[in-house]
Amino acid sequence: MTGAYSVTFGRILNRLLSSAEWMAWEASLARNARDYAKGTDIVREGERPAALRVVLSGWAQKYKQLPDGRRQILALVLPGQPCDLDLFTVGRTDHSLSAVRRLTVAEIGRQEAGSLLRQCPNLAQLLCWGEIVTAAIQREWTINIGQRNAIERVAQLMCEIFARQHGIPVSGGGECDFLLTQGQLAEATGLTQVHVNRTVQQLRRRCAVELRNLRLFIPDFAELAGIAAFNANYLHLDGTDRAVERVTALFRGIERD
Amino acid sequence: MTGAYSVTFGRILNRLLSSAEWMAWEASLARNARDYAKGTDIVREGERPAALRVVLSGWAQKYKQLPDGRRQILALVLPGQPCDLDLFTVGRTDHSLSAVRRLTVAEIGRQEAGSLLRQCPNLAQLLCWGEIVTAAIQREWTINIGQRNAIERVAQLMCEIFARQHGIPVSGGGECDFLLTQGQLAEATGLTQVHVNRTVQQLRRRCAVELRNLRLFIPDFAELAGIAAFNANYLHLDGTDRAVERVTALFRGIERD
DNA sequence: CGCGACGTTGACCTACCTCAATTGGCGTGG
DNA sequence: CCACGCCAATTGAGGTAGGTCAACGTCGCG
Repeated sequence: MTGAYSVTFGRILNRLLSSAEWMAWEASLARNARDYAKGTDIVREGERPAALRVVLSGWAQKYKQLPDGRRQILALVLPGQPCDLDLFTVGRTDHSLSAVRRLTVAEIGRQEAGSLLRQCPNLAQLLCWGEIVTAAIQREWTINIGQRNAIERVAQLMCEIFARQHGIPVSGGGECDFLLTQGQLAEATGLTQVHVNRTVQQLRRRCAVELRNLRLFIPDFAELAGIAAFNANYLHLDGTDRAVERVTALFRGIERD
Repeated sequence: MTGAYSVTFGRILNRLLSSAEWMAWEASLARNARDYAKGTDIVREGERPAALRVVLSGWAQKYKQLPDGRRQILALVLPGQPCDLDLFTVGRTDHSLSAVRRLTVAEIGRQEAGSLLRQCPNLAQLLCWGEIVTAAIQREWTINIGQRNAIERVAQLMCEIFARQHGIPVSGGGECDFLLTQGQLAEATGLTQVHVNRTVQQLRRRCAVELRNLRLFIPDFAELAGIAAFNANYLHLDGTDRAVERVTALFRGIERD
């Protein structure tokens, strides 16, 4: 369950941690795995952070709610990704976290997280790197919701999810997991469930995507990317190699390049 | 010019850096000050980060643009705040940065930034803390644009700007700087300039705000906060005291509390 | 077989957009 | 001191993308 990260962050860790570090990390995740049913809250806004959480399988969603119930999905956490660094930063969490569908998460308590960080000297840097990329994604979601129309928004989100799972731009077509219902897709894009439905049909009619069995099929990625005006820069899919040394420079004051 | 931070981040640094550290920081800022005219680009999407930038006076705006020109303001950088940590994280910047109005920024090159970080052992942690709060603000902007209607959006943004300048919730009324034109306000909220105009008028008629001479007057903050359903949690205005030790725990693996 | 979760459809509505002037304040040059 | 030009705010009229409400269809599962 914890071994099969097909997703970027897990791969980065695998590549950039030493073998001993990787094993300690994996062991810690496995030891602390916990399941959540679809829609269950894992963290609620205002709570004190209690664990370092990493998604093992399934998707988690960060969301916020207005007092009257309007809800916005803010981010998706895919397998292999840490949910946040709240344990090491804030006094109280400013958003909620729940399960998109059946979900397995590792919940590493403060003690164990501390010893894990001591065992893996590069881990903290990689976690920071992950937060930086997450922030970049949040910016893209902001312009997505603020400026794009319905079809562009949905197309953009699909491109992102595809790219995050594959880790690199793909030529031609491909497929990937897609665990959101149309209702959740609506909450993520600031649209209505009804309108998302019509928009997805439109994308289907244009043969840009096909959605079936929790899988997203993209016959021609360039076509979909064109609809969305998708630009993968913000995912920083390259540059991960130098992530550790860059963040290290921040904390050690080393000059480079 | 660099001495008068009325804004949170500058105050935090002042409080949490030692006196010698603070002086080194201030000196570095003063030495690298640079002016920009209204609307000028400081950084363009896709460039390689070349400096650690800190706003000294005026406001900077992060923005992104779609190929056809639609533009979204993603964030505002107020005096005393660092613009980003791109110098220590990414290979290429994923958004642009420009001057809201006449602006003074310190631009600290890699060499000097490195030596500054070595002189101020807590600086890196504080910069990280700033990034975390910035990310939280980005999340709030996402739900603001995704779920709130026009009057709520504008009210929310005004509440945020007020709170960020005052650092603490205020009872009763107050005033603060407000350097955005209605057009920029529109780009920040995902609305139209015309509609922002009508919305601001509505707020004025309800005696919730008054905008004059680049100042925002709020007769009763609770009133405005009520319109926006504003909740200042996401600004993490408390918890700054423990910011350094928290982030330190991440990088040293120390367990606490 | 019946229930619950999702997806789909239709009819109608409205918040916000678009386009196109017009107004007002202010700095600058004559 | 006035005239001009620029920039931001304002106004009006008309249009539309997307929302709302209320069914209905479909599929999987207990």
